[in-house]
Amino acid sequence: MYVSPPDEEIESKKSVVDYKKSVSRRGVLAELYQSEVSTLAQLAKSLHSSVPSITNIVEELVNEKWVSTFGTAVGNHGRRPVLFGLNVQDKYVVALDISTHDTKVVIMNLQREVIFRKDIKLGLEDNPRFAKALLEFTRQALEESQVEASHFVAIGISMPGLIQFQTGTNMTYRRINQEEKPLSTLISEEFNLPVFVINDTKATVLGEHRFGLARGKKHVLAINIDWGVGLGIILNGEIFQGASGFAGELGHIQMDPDGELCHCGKVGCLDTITSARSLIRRVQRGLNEGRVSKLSAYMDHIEDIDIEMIIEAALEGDAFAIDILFDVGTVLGKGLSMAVHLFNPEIVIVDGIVVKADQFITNPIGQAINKYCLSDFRNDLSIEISQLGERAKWIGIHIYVMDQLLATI
Amino acid sequence: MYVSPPDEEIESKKSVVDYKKSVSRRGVLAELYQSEVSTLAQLAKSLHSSVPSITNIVEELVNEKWVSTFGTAVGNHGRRPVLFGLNVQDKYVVALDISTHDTKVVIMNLQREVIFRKDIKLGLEDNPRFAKALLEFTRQALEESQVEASHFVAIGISMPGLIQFQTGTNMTYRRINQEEKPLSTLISEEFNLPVFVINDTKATVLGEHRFGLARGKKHVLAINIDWGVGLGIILNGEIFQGASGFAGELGHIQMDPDGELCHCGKVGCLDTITSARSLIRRVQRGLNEGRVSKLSAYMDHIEDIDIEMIIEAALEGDAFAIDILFDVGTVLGKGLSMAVHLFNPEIVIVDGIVVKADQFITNPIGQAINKYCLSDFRNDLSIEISQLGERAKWIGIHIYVMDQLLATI
DNA sequence: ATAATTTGTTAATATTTTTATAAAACAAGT
DNA sequence: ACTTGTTTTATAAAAATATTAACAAATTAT
Repeated sequence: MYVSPPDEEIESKKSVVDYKKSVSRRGVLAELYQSEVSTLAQLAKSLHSSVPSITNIVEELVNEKWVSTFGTAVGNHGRRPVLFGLNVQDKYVVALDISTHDTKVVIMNLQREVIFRKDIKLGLEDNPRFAKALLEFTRQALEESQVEASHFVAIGISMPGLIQFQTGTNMTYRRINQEEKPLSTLISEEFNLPVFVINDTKATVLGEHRFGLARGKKHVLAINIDWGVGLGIILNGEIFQGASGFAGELGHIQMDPDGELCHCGKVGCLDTITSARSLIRRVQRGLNEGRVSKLSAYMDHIEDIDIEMIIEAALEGDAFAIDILFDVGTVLGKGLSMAVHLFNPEIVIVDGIVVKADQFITNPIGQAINKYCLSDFRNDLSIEISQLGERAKWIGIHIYVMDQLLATI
Repeated sequence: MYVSPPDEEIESKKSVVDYKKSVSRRGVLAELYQSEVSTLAQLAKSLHSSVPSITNIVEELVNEKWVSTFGTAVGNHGRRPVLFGLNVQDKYVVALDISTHDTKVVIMNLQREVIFRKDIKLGLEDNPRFAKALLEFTRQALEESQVEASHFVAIGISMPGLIQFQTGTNMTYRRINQEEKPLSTLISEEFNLPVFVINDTKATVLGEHRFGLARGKKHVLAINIDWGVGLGIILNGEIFQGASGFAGELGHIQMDPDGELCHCGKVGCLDTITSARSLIRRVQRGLNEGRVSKLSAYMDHIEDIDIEMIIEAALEGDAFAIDILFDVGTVLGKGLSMAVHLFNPEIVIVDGIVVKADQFITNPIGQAINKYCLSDFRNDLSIEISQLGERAKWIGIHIYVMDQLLATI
């Protein structure tokens, strides 16, 4: 099993020179990961060092096969600088994108390009069988990918739930852990690779911030509307986890004191109104009550109605579906405006299945924000729909994995 | 008028050596401000430098009169180290603590000890006269203090409202600015001192974090219950401002869709239920409706009832007052649990006038948090009543001023 | 009193930055 | 088309700075 080094002890024993060098090395690697390629001069500037020092460090990293040259830049004016970037040869990250209705195994190279993908019919369930099944499916997928086992550098897992970021254990789905071993340990031991677990919405906001619409912004919220509602938070340019890793739990704040009982045991949670599951339930109820709608066509197999059908109906102009989406958007917008008042972000990104509904969901959200937010908060705020889509999450997993990995070098 | 240097330009022109030196100097000063006194060895360790380097820097700062020696430490084992600290001689910070019902001029030395204090009957009002009056009162107070004008190093102002932290302008009280000059510029020009403005609740949480109950904690919320409700936020050990400085605006999230109209124009804001003003209004209404209470004694001059009387009645066991406080605490706790879900803090500190009500306000808050928060959030969370009291805010102003000031050295 | 421990300072060593210079690329004018 | 001047990068040598190691001074424990 892979054991991460007890860096605290090591750090404190290091000499001052070693410490500074280690900081510089990490800085170079982080910069190269973010900017794809860079010149010695650029690196020197952003790391506040001289060019000869950076030349030294980069040379060392080239010798250690972490960095390699990527030709020369063109166009400028003077002599063309040599470009350096992370050595992407034979290094792959495995992302396990777990949701409550399916799981995707995605293999990416160091440039975050997807080189293999397999969707498996395995939804997250709170029982020990899940971990076994996941392990088996993952093994199969990796074999199928034909990538040599030694070329994998780490496994990143994203899933819904409250994930304690220090240990990587999911507190919402406690029973997926086997024999007192958290899921991450189990997988780490099986594949002999470092494993990092991150909440799905946090992964999404990471992707959007570093390589999506929120690039360069300091304070970002990403709301993920899927089988549940989650909020990913970037503050001061970094992912915000909170004390235990639970920050951004928007789904279980009370929106309706007289609302439904939530699976969490509380009443009227945002989740009970806006999650895909309750959306479907509301449509079913409406149809049973005789609402006129295109969706009435599914009356004889009403339990098969899914979120895509509802969105499709709305896009085709179905009033009932549009109403339902409007209601959901309004409540979401109200919840979001609480977060806007507390975080004062520059940009809010809407993500998840419902983005397919486009304006039918963004309009009511925008309207609700106008209604419930003070104008000072709205003035500097833009609300955008994700352009990266599901890739945002995978890229986010990749970023999280690499951030952790490069921090140990 | 004092003009702050355009540091961005300077920084970029600086050589690498100068930049690094400047970082070290600021590090030493910040460390000395926080820890009162420190040894060369301690400074070297926390700044990741060698002792001779730190000796150099400290020597320089001593020559420039920023730092001075504070005798030697005692007790340890070997040779006694020389203690260094900020040179506190003849350096005073003026804090203007502005609230909606009065204003306090507080003069502190660099060790944050109050050496002069004057309360003036000037409540924050949204009109240009306020700035004039504040200026006049401040001038009087500073004269009265007998401190030599040249010994003031900066003025810090705390007040309620949405304060744009980049410019120091208060967006909630826009009319206090004179002739297109923000209040801070006005005061800066009058006294020829740098002026820094911070929201009152943010000042409070700064004080609590660096020198109060939240010392050493990473993620802290401080809720200030006064003439309005505000939330001060420390994240990753630093004050969190948000994109424009408005973060933590808890008072204007909607708690009751059928509630009262708020002065902000929206309906059912937390403020309309929990602020001292509405608390008093509810007591008056109750008395008029004939509720039995010790407060009935004030029936003939009902408009003079203030928050202290209500709290006193509760402490004496008056059921009506206790009920009112319980209701308020419950709503506050509910609002607070939203913030807890979003920020996942380690500690929540309760501050403001109502802390005098002690358990009559903390009990319902705690109960509401139990009711509305998921257990995972509550487990690592402690809720405490401020011990610094009003001093937290002044200390917070001092910290804010010194942080800004030392950053320019 | 002696050993052990920690600090402060000096000198030697190591590292980094700066300066200087050569090399490479481009633009423009003859 | 070719030379000249400008701009930028890369590297080597010189200068500056920081770290380490060594040792003396100061203090406490035994």
